[in-house]
Amino acid sequence: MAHRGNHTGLHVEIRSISNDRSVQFRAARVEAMPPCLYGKAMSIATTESPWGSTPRKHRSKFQLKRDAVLEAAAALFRQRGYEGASLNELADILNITKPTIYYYVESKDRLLLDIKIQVQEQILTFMKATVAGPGTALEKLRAIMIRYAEFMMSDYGTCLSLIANREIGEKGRIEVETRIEEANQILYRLLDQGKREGSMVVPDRVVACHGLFGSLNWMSQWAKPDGRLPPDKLIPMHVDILLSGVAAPTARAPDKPKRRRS
Amino acid sequence: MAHRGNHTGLHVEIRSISNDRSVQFRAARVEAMPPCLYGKAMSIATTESPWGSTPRKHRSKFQLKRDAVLEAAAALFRQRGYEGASLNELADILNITKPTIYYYVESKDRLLLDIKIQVQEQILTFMKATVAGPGTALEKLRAIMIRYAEFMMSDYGTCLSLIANREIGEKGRIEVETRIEEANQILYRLLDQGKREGSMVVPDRVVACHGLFGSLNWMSQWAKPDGRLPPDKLIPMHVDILLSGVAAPTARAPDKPKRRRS
DNA sequence: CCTACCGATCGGTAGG
DNA sequence: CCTACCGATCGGTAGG
Repeated sequence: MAHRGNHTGLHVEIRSISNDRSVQFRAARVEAMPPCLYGKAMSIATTESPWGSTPRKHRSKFQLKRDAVLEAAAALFRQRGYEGASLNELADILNITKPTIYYYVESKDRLLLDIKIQVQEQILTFMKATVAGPGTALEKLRAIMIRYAEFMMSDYGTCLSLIANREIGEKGRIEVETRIEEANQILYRLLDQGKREGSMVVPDRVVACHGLFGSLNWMSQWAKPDGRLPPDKLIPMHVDILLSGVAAPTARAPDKPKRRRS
Repeated sequence: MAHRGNHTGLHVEIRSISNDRSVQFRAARVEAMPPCLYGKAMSIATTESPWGSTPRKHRSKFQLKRDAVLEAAAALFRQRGYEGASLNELADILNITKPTIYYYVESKDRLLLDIKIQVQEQILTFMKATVAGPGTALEKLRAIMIRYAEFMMSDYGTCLSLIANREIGEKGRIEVETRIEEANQILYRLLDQGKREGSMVVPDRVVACHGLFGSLNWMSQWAKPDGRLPPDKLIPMHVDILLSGVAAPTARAPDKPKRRRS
């Protein structure tokens, strides 16, 4: 059984789809006017096609629309919560009807799951790249936390902490929790390394990991992108408070090990 | 408009009602056999009664049962989430029917709200007493965080962070957020005092406050009372990691102000 | 034989 | 404190 506490997030790049999601689907509706031809092309595209470039273009159109569904869903989940968000409202936002959503996603549960997995994959990629790169363990941890916090202020990232994994189905929960466990292992190794290097003081890596990233998971509850502090000031400040604490150095220096070389 | 992020929790003392909540209501059911009389007595009890000691006994019985409803509801909310918990299931747990719940609470929203407010009041009381007592600001903050974390591992405390305040009604949300704001002001003053004393380093009191207590709010997502570390070991460890950070002292000492006397 | 949908409605269940 | 229900709306799916 994987850990329940998660500290896995994923940044979502600003999509080129435009903020007015309805445009996407209004266009689609017009294109669908000649159903047979349009339909034919799509069919070829979604299966392996021996023909030239046109099918690929159509396939990407499906992907673009699917992405628009995920994006709008993430924003709605953030606003209303998972249970509070209805597929009818999501459909309204997208200027389509509810059954159309089911053309792009298999269920509401899966919709959330797809969002979560996408974010998790992105953060995992960043974590692996960062760990493999240069710097002390502390510097790497800081970079990961900052990136993680950035995710947590996006609609996609919010979905990670918005809904307990228990609320997704059994199969999907495992998919999510496997990635959480993978991320945790990376972070545990990083904390161990920091301890060996002397760049960190870690009494317990599990508690430290959950303590630090738990605070980042909670960020979406209070940090607004348009708040008093802009995200690029708020995030490093928040991360550094977590890394350094608020206790004055003198208050704890005596009983702290300076460094231990391996 | 009050802050959305909250760091307000409340400890719930172990109630004497016993863990087998059904006992409470099985007894009640027998008493209810003559519905009119029982109902009448209850009715008298809940309003101001000019009579002797009997009504008081009834009143306390009503309160005990009401408390049992809140307690079972808190546990169920923790297990299923607010939306995921149905009042029928709650009734089954208590060996009563759904309408009976409405005898003790006015609505599902209000049920959650009553739990939240009760916890908030308890933590606020503790915070005020601690602030008024002896010790440095850092010591006081630590005591508050530990007590707060204890709450966060209880069923009642979990309800504070389980559901966004948006999901309660407008009127109730204000009741909750007013207390959050009150708690925040106490914490801000404590952080300011720590800064003046030199016992703390606080670049921004709002970020520090949310950062520290956000991590405690998240605790209920991963810390289990029966986990690897018992709560009395886990909680101080977690709090100290937040207060002192994980960065080795040498890594940040240079640019840190030692103390500033007022 | 496919796609991209639509209008209408399914069985269940929520809070009250 | 129960039986018997209500208005509404949920996620999901039918045929065309």
